[in-house]
Amino acid sequence: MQKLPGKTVERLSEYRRTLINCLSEGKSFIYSHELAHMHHKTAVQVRRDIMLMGFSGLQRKGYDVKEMIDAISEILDSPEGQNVAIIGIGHLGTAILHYFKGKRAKLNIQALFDTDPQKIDRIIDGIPCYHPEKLDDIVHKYRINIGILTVPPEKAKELKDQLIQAGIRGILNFTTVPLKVPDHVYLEEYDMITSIEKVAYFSGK
Amino acid sequence: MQKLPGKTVERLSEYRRTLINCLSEGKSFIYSHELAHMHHKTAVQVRRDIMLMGFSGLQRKGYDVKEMIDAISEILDSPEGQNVAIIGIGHLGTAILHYFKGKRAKLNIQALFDTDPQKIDRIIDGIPCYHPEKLDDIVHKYRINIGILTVPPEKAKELKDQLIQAGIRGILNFTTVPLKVPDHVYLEEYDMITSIEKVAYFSGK
DNA sequence: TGATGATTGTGTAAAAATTAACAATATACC
DNA sequence: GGTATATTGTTAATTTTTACACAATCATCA
Ligand SMILES: NC(=O)c1ccc[n+]([C@@H]2O[C@H](COP(=O)([O-])OP(=O)(O)OC[C@H]3O[C@@H](n4cnc5c(N)ncnc54)[C@H](O)[C@@H]3O)[C@@H](O)[C@H]2O)c1
Ligand SMILES: NC(=O)c1ccc[n+]([C@@H]2O[C@H](COP(=O)([O-])OP(=O)(O)OC[C@H]3O[C@@H](n4cnc5c(N)ncnc54)[C@H](O)[C@@H]3O)[C@@H](O)[C@H]2O)c1
Repeated sequence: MQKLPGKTVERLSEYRRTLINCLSEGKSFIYSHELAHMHHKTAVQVRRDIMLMGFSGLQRKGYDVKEMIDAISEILDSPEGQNVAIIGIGHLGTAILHYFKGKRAKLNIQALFDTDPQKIDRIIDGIPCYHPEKLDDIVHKYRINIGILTVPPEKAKELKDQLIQAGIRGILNFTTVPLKVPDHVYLEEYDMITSIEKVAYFSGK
Repeated sequence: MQKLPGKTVERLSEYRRTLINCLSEGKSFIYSHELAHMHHKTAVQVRRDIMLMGFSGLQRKGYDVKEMIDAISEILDSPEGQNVAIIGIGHLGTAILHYFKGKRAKLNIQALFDTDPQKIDRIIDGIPCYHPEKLDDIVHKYRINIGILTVPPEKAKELKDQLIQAGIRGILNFTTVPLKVPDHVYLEEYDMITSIEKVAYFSGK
């Protein structure tokens, strides 16, 4: 299928997150306006997203929560799953590892990398940690195609290059430095300072 | 001045981040296309953002880096500064604290809150940590107007309510649950899983 | 069983964001 | 000093995103 707009993909991910909660609370149907309300969106927005992904609901009953989760998963999850590595297991890397572990069946954190001797060749939170010199080997061995970068900023470029060299397909960059990647690699960057400054700007009078 | 579009604010924050680096590397002028390239944006986009904030450069010389940093700061920083609290000093809260400390002169982390007896009434990374029952007091005492929420998801709503009760103006929510806030409070939410799923989606074939 | 009303699905309109196009202009070079 | 050229600033066009409007549909209940 044709790729969906990035914005829609983001929202589908968010919807799924709440839908999973709904399901665990025993809610089996949901209206577009309910879901919209939970996400500060409009009902039309939600329905349009659902339409774009080719799913449909029942008039007057809303959307079957379980089915919709499956439909979103059909879109977001690749059937054979994807393998992920975290590079840099400091404060942030640990937070991500801890948070992520076991949350998404189709996204498996397979390896961690760090230069700290305390961490190398240890199992952290159930996942093995290696020295970055083994990056190429491990990426191939475990068919890792996504890398999460949480190393110190001055190391970011170097590790990014290693990841791409090893054949990675997507990078999520949390370091402070914007990176350049070739066209065939997908890059997403996030910086908390931007979020905080945005909050500061809009919450100021 | 009229508020700028959120997207522009985000980009200005990002530009400033790189401009500060440029300055420290001794670069005193920068062209729109250089800045654009560093941020995966177009030169027009950069120039438009600059125009929107009412700054201007020199033809054939580009933008004075120092002046532009000041111009962005004029927009993003409130002159008297803003005070920030982090609620929940676990893995993520610590990562943020550590990362943020001293990075922005006009955004001061004034207080931390946690229920862990190991942390209460200790100084962590230079900032005092309190029990959340003191939230109202401390928020008033230090004129805190921004809260960063990194508590366990099931505590998020409760702490959000306390923050708003105490008169906070903006919230940055990192917990997994979307929150509802009244109109006079600005809310920004971020979830890494969405970012990772987006990377996974667009890096899949 | 038929009317009622709430909800979905979607064509169309509106708004927002981005990009193209280009005049204005300052610098460098001859 | 004049000319060529690279760059800014900005209007207009385009694209993308969101919202409106409403027909189609189907549970519910009289
Ligand atoms: N984007 C954000 O929102 C955000 C928030 C916090 C931190 N950060 C950034 O994330 C990065 C990590 O932050 P942190 O607080 O976890 O820092 P940290 O110092 O706690 O962690 C960095 C880790 O990387 C490891 N490391 C160093 N060199 C390495 C190498 N060559 N290969 C592999 N691992 C290496 C270190 O041993 C350490 O464990 C920094 O760049 C920081 O600026 C970003
Ligand atoms: N949005 C993201 O990208 C992202 C990433 C990682 C984690 N998270 C979320 O962030 C939150 C924190 O994650 P973490 O890994 O740091 O978890 P954590 O368990 O390490 O930290 C939570 C902290 O909150 C404290 N706490 C518990 N109850 C509290 C209360 N009532 N008041 C104040 N503090 C309280 C705990 O003592 C602990 O220190 C979780 O909700 C997690 O799901 C979000």
